[in-house]
Amino acid sequence: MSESRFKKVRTRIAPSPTGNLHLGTVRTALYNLLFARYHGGDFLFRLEDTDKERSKEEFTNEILDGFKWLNISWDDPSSEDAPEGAEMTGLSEGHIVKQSVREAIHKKYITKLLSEGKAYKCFASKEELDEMRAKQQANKEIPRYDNRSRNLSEADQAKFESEGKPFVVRLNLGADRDILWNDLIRGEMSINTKDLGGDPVIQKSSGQVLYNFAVVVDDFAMQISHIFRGEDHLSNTAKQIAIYEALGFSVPEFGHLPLIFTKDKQKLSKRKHGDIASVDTYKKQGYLPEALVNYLVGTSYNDEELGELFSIEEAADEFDIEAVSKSPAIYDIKKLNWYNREYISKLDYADILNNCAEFSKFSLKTTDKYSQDQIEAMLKGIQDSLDKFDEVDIHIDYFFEDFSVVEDKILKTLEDGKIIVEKLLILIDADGINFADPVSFKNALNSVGKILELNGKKLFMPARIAISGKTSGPDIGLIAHLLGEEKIKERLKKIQDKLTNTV
RNA sequence: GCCCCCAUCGUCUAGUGGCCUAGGACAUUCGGUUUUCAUCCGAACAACAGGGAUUCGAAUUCCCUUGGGGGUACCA
Repeated sequence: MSESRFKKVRTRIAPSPTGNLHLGTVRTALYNLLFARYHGGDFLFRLEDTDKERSKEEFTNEILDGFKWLNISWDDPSSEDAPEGAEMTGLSEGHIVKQSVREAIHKKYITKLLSEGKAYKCFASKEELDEMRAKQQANKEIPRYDNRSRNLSEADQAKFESEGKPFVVRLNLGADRDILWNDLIRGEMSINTKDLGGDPVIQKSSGQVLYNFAVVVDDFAMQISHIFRGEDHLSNTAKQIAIYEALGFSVPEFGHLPLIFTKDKQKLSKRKHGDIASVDTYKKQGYLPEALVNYLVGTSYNDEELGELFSIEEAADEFDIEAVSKSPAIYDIKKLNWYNREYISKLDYADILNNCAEFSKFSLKTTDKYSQDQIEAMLKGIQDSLDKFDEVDIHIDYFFEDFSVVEDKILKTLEDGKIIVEKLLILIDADGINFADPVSFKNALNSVGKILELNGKKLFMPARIAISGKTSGPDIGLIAHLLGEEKIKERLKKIQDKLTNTV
């Protein structure tokens, strides 16, 4: 990396509490975190809550909860070697910088730019600007602010001010020029100021400063050295560099990450794609945070040493921001599910129990239907077939509830195996099966198979369906062992009755 | 419209001029294990968008075309 004007690597994530925690935000946070950790620097958190209309406390909480769940934490932003003018206020509990608390500081810099002539007041009304744009479009020109107030006469300015006419503050971009930066992910970048849509507003008529301005002032105060964000910020970066320069601040390094798309090749967004963009959805469905993190990082970052499965810590040891892909990643829930299954299969039993209990309606930890040893055998039996924990009950419901077979296909299998059910019942009545032994039922089934000259699927599938109602599950001996003699007998009889009545 | 970005299997990607008849993972299909299913294991399928240029040699460099995306606010 090039020699930095910053004493320490500092990155940040700066979400705004105007919606749920978005997968893209998490991925951006992750790359910033990884970069900071790799370079032994800090990773900070700032809440961009200046839009009072749209910011909501519930979103703040959801975002914070989400990061906590994902095990993503940030460092203390206070610093002893802050440059002059880098006032650091807006700190709240948990090392969070709240942008809204920093209004006075933002204003101070507006005043500074105004007094230095690097920014100016624009009194043009909304109607006036709409008219201007309409005219431009009619003339087939590119609609943009024409910098009409850049050189307002002192007399006019004084007049408007005395009238109390509302105004916005705009940054004077000066003569057209290329704004250049060396993007850490994309290489040399160049955007001309003439394509920025005219001198940008930095303070609204309400007195509120705008995003692009607040970001620069706050990133300076937080001494952010590297900014990694989505490529949808590309033109913001050009504006922000102009603001950095006007303010006389050192410009940080930038890197623009590819976006996450859905199959329709559109930016993954809550509006278009609903809940799949929200972290909370995954939490509620029983995904493991480690799996989600691994998937998200892996979408645009690969490393041969790391392989497919890695933790944040492992990735931080190797992380190379320049290896991040430039092209968008298409969101693939099947791959996420694979990651989740991998992580689930590696879990200790205590974690399996906790997660299953959280998502199951069968009170797994307190049930009196089964001992905890039996619950353990049951859950270990299905551990490898879970994609996510909210599926737990469809794998274990037959241990707790009776079922009725209605599907034609399954019914057919059962009819073909009617004789097996009968023989099994006879064996049970003759005390030929020891249910305390997990292999006894299986052995009995085998002996039935020998008598009937049946084996494989023809033998096992009807038996499996008759006692569990399902075509898949753990070892059939284990199922019978857990269910016990009474229940097995009851279910076999019920099936037998049903088959007798329908045939 | 204008500006900017991107372009290898269906998907995520490896690949920075010869090691590429392009490697891995997910998905899919087919086998094997499991006397069943799931799991697991093995295999197969499958891509350098198109056209020029540079070069002894191009997936890799350059240009054009095409396609896709992002931005273009007194939102963040």
